[in-house]
Amino acid sequence: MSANESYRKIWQQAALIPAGQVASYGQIAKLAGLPRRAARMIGRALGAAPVEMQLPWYRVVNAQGKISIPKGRPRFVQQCALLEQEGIEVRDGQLDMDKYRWDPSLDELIWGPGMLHDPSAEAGDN
DNA sequence: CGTGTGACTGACC
DNA sequence: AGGTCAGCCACAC
Repeated sequence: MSANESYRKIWQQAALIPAGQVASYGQIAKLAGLPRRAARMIGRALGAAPVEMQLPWYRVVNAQGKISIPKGRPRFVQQCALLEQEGIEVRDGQLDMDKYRWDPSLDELIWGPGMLHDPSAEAGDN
């Protein structure tokens, strides 16, 4: 599998993360059908994503619920802001994974198989 | 073509 | 709660 192909799958999965929720790099790797070891590649893929794609890259944090971008970089501040904008409590670059972790299977349980759920519809009020 | 470097993870201490 | 370590792999030099 080419790296380019992997990127495409990664972007595809990352785009599915509902507003107000987050996923870990490993989680995206798994959803994209990639080995767990590919976790590191996720960050690279997200960074390489075209801006016009409007990918919710900021909804991806590491397995500990921490923002993996080093503090001090503009991206770090931006990620915090965007997450809080969706009602996620970010404290010192860290959030509660138990609370905000996206669970695709639970998602399906609630909305039903094949049911499309538009997160943006409820992202505004809080 | 060899080496170093991360937007990582799980395991251990 | 923190710190370390090995495994991984695309990419830049």
